[in-house]
Amino acid sequence: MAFGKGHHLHLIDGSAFIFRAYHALPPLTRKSDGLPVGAVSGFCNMLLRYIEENTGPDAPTHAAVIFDKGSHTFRNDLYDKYKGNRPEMPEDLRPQIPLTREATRAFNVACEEMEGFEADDIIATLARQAREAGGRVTIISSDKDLMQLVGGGVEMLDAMKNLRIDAEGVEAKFGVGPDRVIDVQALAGDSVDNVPGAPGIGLKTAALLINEYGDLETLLERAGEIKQPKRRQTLIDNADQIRLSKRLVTLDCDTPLTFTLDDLEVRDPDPETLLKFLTEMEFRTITKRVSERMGVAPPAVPEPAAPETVADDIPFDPEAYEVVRDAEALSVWIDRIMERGWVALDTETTGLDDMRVDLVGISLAVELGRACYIPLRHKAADRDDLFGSDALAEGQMDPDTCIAMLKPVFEDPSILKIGQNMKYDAKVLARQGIDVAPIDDTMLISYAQHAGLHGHGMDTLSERYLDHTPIPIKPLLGTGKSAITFDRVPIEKAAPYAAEDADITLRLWHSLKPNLHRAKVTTVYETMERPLVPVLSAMERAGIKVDRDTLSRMSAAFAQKMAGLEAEIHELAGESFNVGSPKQLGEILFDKMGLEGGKKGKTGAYATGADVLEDLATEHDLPARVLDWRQLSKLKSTYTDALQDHINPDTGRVHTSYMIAGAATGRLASTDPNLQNIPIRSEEGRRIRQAFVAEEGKVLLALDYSQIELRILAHIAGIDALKEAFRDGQDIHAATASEMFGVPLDQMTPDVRRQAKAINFGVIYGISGFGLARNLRIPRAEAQGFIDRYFERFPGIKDYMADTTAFAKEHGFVQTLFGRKIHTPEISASGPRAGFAKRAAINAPIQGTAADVIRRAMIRMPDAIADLPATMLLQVHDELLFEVEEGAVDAVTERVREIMEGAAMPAVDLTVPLTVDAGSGANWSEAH
DNA sequence: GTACTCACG
DNA sequence: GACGTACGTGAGTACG
Repeated sequence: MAFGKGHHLHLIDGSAFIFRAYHALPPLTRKSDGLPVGAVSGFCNMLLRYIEENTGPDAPTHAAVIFDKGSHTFRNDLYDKYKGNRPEMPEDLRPQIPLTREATRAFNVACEEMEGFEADDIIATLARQAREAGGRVTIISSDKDLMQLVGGGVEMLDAMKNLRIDAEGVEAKFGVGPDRVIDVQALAGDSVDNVPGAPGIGLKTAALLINEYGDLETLLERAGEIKQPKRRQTLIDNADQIRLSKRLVTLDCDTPLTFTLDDLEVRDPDPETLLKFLTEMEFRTITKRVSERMGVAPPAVPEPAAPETVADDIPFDPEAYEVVRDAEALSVWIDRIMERGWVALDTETTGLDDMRVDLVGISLAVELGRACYIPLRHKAADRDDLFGSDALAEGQMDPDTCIAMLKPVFEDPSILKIGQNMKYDAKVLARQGIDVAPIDDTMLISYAQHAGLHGHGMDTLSERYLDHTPIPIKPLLGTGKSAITFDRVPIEKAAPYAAEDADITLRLWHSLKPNLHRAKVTTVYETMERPLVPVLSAMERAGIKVDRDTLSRMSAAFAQKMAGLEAEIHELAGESFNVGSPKQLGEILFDKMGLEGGKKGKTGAYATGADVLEDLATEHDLPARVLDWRQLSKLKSTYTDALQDHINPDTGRVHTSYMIAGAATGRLASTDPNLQNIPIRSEEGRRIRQAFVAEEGKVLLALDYSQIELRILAHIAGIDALKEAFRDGQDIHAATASEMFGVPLDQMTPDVRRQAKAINFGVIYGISGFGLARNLRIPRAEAQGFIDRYFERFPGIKDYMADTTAFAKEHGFVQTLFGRKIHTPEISASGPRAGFAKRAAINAPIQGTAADVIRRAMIRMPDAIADLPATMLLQVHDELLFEVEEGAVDAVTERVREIMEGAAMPAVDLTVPLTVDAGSGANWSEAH
């Protein structure tokens, strides 16, 4: 039967439901995967309550939930600022929007939306159609914009206040009847939707005027008759704007609909469909309510064994930790993991070098406060032998059995493995043949939210977010020479420590993971932190071949040269002293020899840095010799000697470790050894790179971004001159010099170019006259002159600096183009610290965006080169180093370049091209 | 453990 | 008007 007399249509404003649900509820997440579902849950509750309350004689015959779709409507064409000041949708709400549509359908309620139309217009059209057909309409919403529709059988219902609004109710709110509501709205405007209206006229005055003159057109025609001069003038001056406002607030009753009223007939929900949806959402309470109502047995929603309380309600209790000593006990834990879908894990090892250590034990946690430790290779306590026995302690699980049992769990794609600094555990487990995935990492979850605020180690996070000091490891291992490895710690002492680490990790995950959405860094974490773990793990495990002979020959040569220099220096000084002691050197230079320019630092010692010695070197031989000696000393101790100690005896290669959460800007940091600071600037040091070699039949291939930070600056600050120079492939420093000093490119001198280069770099660092002057060794006033001229020629730079520091002051952080946040807590400090913080804030978005770009490239790289005989070995901030089979260099270069140059896309479309230079050779020196 | 120096981007 | 300043890192050495 077609919709008509006696029928009753309910129209529910879906968006209003969603926002109410979102703001009314605390941020709930789905237990199994952390998906935010608070708004969906509230939405379902509201829908359920609506259905429960609308039974009986007055029940609707037809009903629909109407949603907005698309952000651009005809109103934006009329007025581009319409709804222009509306804040962005919260990041944790966005993924819930499609789920509310699903929920509506699951309840078997018609769910309608149309691209490019606001829900209000669809509601208006349906209300008109229903009224014309002779039926009744109830609009479930409290949105005042819909009040113009009331009357003639149309009412509104504020579901929250359970308040029916008829024509009288509208008059109470607007001071006029429903037919004049749009006139009043046109005059009063609306700050929420950014409808301008008449300045200075609010709801009260608008109603007064409309009541006096009858309607808006009459009022505007007779505006000259208004007594109050200011009001009169406003109406005359803003007549066009008021008419525009009226068109904006008038709902469109003629939206072309793709469905009819008859499609909206009320249907009973299908218990199976509805309960399936609710179960999937893991809404226990609603599921129960619905099953009771429908007289169906409630389906089993995976019930977490842990009570649904927050982490800090559960005390830390070592008694609740279990030692797993056999397969039977472990299988109980595995069942728990499979049931729950996640596990926090931690590995205990004999040391800190994940490429060399032995696995001693594994701890697991599935519920807050409960954890276990599985000892595998603890050594027996020893009775006779002072040096300890090599026999294994009693009561441990057979390592092979344990690994065999855990492997399917740790590799199960449906089970989430949670760790603190998972790269370490993943590497240790990889050496046991386990490829851990998928993972979450509490260190990285913290880093994505709080870079720049504090460290992200377990102790820091536990103190900060759990208010708990973890059991320290020092008392177990001892210190100094008498320190023991973890396998020598008795199991009874090791277990509480180890199990607690897994427990803490799980608690941290509970506390921190849901906040990713709130901090709007979910995408940062998901696309630039978490996926980097397996990539870096593979690079670190690959390592790079370092030729020991080359290094030791260089060490010997350096030692010989240093001995010669040392003798010369002592001769010049007239006495023997420790050249490596800045304190002794300072006393020799400034006290004994009486040289000028001795400046004492805060500790009262003379400064003897390279800059000081360079100044002195123009007049004296001794400081010049010391500079030479220092360079050799540095190269020998830090590189040619130390690097040899890092060659892994098993692989013959050097395996650095990358800290993902070390640098606040998003850069990686390389440690043990640091392979990001291998010399290149000096000829002497550069030769150290000859020791980094490719395997037989392979070559090293280096690709680096050209001027990436300057390009990003040109994009962010919108410097057209720089952008053009980059697009034309010009020498950017020469182009800058030309622009600044008016020197044509063909007459450019190296010195002018050098100065421009220094300024370009200075700008990236938050330039100061003092810093530039020192760098260029020119008077400070001259340096300041350069900077002034630079700002004059590229005014966008100054704006960028001012905007960035203002943003940092307001928000306490700055952001990269990809959304990475870098906190700047010192930005409002006073004194010199404020200067530091300001320059760091200026630099961070640039350095951080560049770091994001190469991270994105690295994450895509394994898939991109999977079919090529190439391995990614190292990252040095703007460079990637590969080991490639000789014949494949060109193919790999082409593929890698494509990935690197396109790494910003599709998230960010830079207005400056990124270009990559490539080189290859038998060693790292040749590859450059 | 801290300060200084110096290697890199 | 004085003060102190380039941004981001890690490692080795001296010294208290």
